[in-house]
Amino acid sequence: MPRVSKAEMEHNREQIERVSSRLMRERGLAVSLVELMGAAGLTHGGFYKHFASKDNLAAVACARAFAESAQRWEKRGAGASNAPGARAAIIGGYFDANNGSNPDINCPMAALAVDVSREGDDKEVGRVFRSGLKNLVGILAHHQDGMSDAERKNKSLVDVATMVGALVLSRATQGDLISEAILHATREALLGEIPSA
Amino acid sequence: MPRVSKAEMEHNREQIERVSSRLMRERGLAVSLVELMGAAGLTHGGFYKHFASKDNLAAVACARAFAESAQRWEKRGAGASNAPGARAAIIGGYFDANNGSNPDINCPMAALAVDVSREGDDKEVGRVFRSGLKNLVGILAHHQDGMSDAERKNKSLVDVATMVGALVLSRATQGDLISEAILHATREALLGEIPSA
DNA sequence: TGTACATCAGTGAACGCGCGTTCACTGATGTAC
DNA sequence: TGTACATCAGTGAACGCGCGTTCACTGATGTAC
Repeated sequence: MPRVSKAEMEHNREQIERVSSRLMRERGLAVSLVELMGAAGLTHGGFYKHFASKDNLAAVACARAFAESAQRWEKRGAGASNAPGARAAIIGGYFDANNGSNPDINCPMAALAVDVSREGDDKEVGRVFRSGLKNLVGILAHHQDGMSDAERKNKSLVDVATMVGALVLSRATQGDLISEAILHATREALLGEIPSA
Repeated sequence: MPRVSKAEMEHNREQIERVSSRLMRERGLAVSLVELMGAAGLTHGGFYKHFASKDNLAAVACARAFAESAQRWEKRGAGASNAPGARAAIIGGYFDANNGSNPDINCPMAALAVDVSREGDDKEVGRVFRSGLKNLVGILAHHQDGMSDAERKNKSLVDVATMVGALVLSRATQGDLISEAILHATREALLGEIPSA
C-alpha cells in the first residue's frame, strides 16, 4: 500500500485540503487530524508528509475556502448588468448558498472568525483570514453603487458585517423559528425586497 | 482548608460562575476546568460539588452573560427620553462597551454563537443562548421606532445581526486597520452619525 | 454557653481517553543503467 | 525495453500531554445535646 504514485499523492493532498476546508468550517479549527485524514481516506500517520503542522493545514484550508468564496462572488458580480444588480446578486447569492444544505458552501468569515480571533495574532491562519476578508470586501465594493472609493468600501464593510452576523446568529438558533426570521429580515433590509419563496 | 463555611461556599460558587462567564466568552466553551477553577482560586477537584457537569456550567455561565447584557441594554434604553434615543443608546453603548478593554463586557451573542452552533441541538447551553438572544432582540424592539410589532422585531433582528457581525469580524482582524474601520462604518450606518472621537 | 460529633466543601492523585506529533517499517514507484 | 535498486507516501504503534470526571481523604463547620 505504501509509496503511491506521484499523481495519487497529489490527489491525496487535494483530498486532505478539500475535507479540511469543509470540516474546519463545519466543526471548527479544533477538528482532529484523525478525523480529517480519515475523511480524506487516509490514516493520520502520513499527515506530516503533506503539511508542516496542523496550524499550517488550517491556513491552507482557510485560504482555499476564501478563494472559493471569492470566485463565487466575482462570478455573481460579473453576471449582472449594472452595479446595483451585481451587489444584489452577490448578497442574494450569499444567503441562498449558505442557507442550502451543501456543506462545501459555508462562508469562511462566518465559520472561522471567532476561531481566528482566539488564536494567537502570529498564527498563519490569522493572516490568511484577514487577507481573505479584505479581498471579499473589495469584490463587493467594486460593485457598490456610490461615490468615493472610501464610501463604497464602508458600505461593503457594513453589508458584509450584516451578512456574517445574520448567518452566525441564524446558525446558532437553528431549529428555532427565529433562525429563519433573522435571515429573512436581514436579506430584506439589505436588498429592499422580499425574496421569492 | 476543607469544609469552608456556607457563606464562603456561596462566594466560591459565585466566583466560578463569574470567571466562567468571562473566560468562556474570551476563550470559548472549550476552556478547561483546571483553568476555570484556578482562575476562581480553587483546585479542579471540587468542581462537581457545585455543578453537575462542564456542560451545565456552560449553560449557567451563558445565562449569566446574557442576563448582564440584558440589564445593560434595559438601563441604556430606560435612560433615553424617546424611542430613537433609546435605540441609539443601546446600539452606541454596545459598540462602546465591547470596544473597551473590560473583559467582563463581551457580548455573549458574538462570543458564543459559533460555539453554540457546533454543540448538539439538545445541549442546555443552546436553549439558554436562544432564549437570551430573543430577550435582547425583544429589548431593542421595544425601543424601535415603528409601526407593527413585527416590523419593530424585524428591524431589531437586522440591527442585532449587524452589531454582532461587526464585532465578530472586528475581533478576528484585531491589529489590522480594517478592524476599527468595520466598527466605525457599521456604527455610522446604524446610527446615522459619526461617533465623537 | 460548652462539648461531641456528623457533615461535606475542597484537595490532589488517579482513571481512561483523545489529542498533535514522531518514528521504524513497508513495498510499489520511479530511476539509473 | 528490461532489470536492479534507491526513494519515499502511507501505515500503525508509540510518545507525552491535557482533558473531563471520579474518589479517598481531610478537617473546619454546623448541629444536637
